[in-house]
Amino acid sequence: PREVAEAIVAELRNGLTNQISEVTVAGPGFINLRLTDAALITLAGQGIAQTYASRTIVTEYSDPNPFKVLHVGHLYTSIIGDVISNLIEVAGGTVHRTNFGGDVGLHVGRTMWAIIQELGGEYPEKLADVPENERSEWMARAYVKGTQAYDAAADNSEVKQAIIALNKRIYRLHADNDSDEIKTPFAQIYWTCRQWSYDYFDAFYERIGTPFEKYYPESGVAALGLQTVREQLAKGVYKESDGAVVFEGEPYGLHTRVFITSQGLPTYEAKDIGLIMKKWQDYQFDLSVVITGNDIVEYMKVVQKSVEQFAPDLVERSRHLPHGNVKLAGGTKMSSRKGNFLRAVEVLEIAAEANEKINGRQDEQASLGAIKYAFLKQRIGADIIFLPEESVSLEGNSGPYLQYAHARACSILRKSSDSSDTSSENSGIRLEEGLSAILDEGSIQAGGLFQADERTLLRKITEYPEVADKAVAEFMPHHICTYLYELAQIFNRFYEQNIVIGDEREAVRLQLVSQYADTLKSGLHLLGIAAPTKM
RNA sequence: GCACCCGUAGCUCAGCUGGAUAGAGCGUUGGUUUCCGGUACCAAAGGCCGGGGGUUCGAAUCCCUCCGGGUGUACCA
Repeated sequence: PREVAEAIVAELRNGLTNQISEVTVAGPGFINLRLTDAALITLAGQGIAQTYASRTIVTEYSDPNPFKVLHVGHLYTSIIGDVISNLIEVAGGTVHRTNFGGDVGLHVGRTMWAIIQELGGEYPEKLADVPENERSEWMARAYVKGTQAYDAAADNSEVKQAIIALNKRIYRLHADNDSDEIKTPFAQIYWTCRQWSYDYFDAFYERIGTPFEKYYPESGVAALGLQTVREQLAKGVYKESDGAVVFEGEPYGLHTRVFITSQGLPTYEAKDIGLIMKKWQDYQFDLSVVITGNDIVEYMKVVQKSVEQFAPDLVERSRHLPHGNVKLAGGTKMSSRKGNFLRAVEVLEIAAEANEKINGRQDEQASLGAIKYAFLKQRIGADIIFLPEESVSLEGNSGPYLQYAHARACSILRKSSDSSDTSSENSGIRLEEGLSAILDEGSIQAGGLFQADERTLLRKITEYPEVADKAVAEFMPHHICTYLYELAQIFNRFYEQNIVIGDEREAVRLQLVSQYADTLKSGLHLLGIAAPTKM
C-alpha cells in the first residue's frame, strides 16, 4: 500500500491546484492532502446542504395525555423533537411540529370519575373554585385518585363499571357533535378540564422553548382510525379474534395486536392509524417523523406493517425515531419526590438547584441550556443518565461551558468596538486579505500537543457544515454537541495563547473570533440553547 | 420462550457505511496569571473496547455464539 500511495502522490503533485498545497504519504499508506489557506477560507463561508429544500416534513413528539402530568420523558422527547425539527429546517425543509395526545380512553375515564367525586357530582360551576395556578396539580391528584380506585376495584364492582361507562360516554361526546350530549354538565366539565391540560402544556413548552404548531387529540382521529380499520377488516388486512379486531404480526416476525376492542372501541393502534391518515390529509408530507420512547418500537412495527398492507406509500414516507429513558446515576429510573415518577418541572427545579449550588447563581437560561445539552450530547437510542451537577458545571462538556465560550468571544468583540475609534473599519477588513499570507502555524506550546493557532481554529470552523449535514442525514443531534465542544475547546486554547486586542494581527483575529462566535451561536440555536453575549 | 436496544478508562460518554498509537469530560495527582472574562488553560496516571469463535491484509466497528443489563410481547396509552 505504501508504494501504491507513493505512486499516486507523485501523480497528484503534478496537478496541485490552488486548493491543495501539499500531498504526502503517511503511515502504512495513507495520503494526506493539505488544503491551502484560501481553500479553508472558502470552506468556512459555506452553508449547510439544503437536502430538504422544498420538502414538507411533519414531526410529532412529546405526546402527553390531557388529564395527566408532564413527566421527565415528555421533557426529553420534546427537546429531541424540537432539535430534529430544527435540523430539517436548516436543511431547507418546511417543518410542521405536531403533538398527539389521548384526550379519550380509560385514563380520562378514571380522572373524570375522580373529578366528579371531587366536585360532589356533575357540577361544572364548582370548577371555578379551583384556583388557576392549582389547576394542573388538582387534575394530577384526580388522576392518581381515579387510577388507584380503578386498580383497587374488583372487575364487576360499581366503581369499575362507573369508570368504564364514563369512558364510553366520553367517546360519544366526540363521536356525535350534534347531540345534546356536548351541552350536558358532564361535557362542560370535560371540555373545561381538557382545556386546562392544554393550557398547562403550552405554558411548559413555552418555558422550555419547544413550541408546537398543532395538537392532534386522539378524539380527532379515533373515528377515522376506526373507519379505516373496519374497511381493511373487510379486505382481510385485519382479522376478528375473540370479538376484537386484530392484526396478526406473526407472519412478519412480529406479534399480534388489538386495534378495536371487543367493546367496539378503538385502541391506541387504531387511533395511530387515524393519525397517520389525518396527517396525510393535512399536509401531504414528503416525510413524517415520529419521535417516541423506545418501549414502543415493537408496537410501531406492527402498526406500520398493517398500514403497509393498504397504504405502502405512507409507510415509506414515515420514520420512527425511538429514544431511551432518562435515568439517574446508578441506572435507576428517575423517581419523583411526590409520586412514582419524576415530573418535567422537577427536572427544571433540580437543574436550577444544582446551578445555584455549583455556580452560586440563578439563571434559567443556563440551567435550561444545561439540561438540553446534557440530554442532547448523547447519541439518541440508549437510556441516558442525567447528572445534574455535571450538567450545569462550567467545567467540562456542558451547555454552560459553551455558553461561556460564546460570551467570552463576544466580550472580545465588544472590547474591540469600544476601545478603538478606527474600529468601524475593522469590519471592512476581509478575512481573505489577512489570512492569505500567514496563519501563524506551529505555535505549539512547549511540551504541548495542541496547536492553537489561527489556522487550527479556522479549520475547525470549516467543519461545521459537514457536521450539520451528518446530523441531518442521521437525525443525530449529538454530532453537533461533540463538534461544538471541540470548537469551544480550540477557541479557549487559542484565547490562552494568543492576544487579539492590541496584537498586530488584531484585524484578522477579530474576523476569526467573529466567525467562531457566529458558528457557535448557530450551533447552539440548532440545539435550542441560548447563546448569551454576557453571563 | 421469542423480539428489539445496550455493554468502550473508577464514573458519564464519543468513536461502530472496517484502516494510522481507541478519544473526551468528570474524578485523582501535579502545574499555569505584569495580557482581551482563571467560570479558563496545560500535563500525568488510568483501557485483554463484556467472554469466545469467525470473515478480512486489517475488527471497538461486520457475522455467529455465550454472559450481563434494559424494554416489549391481545383487548392500557
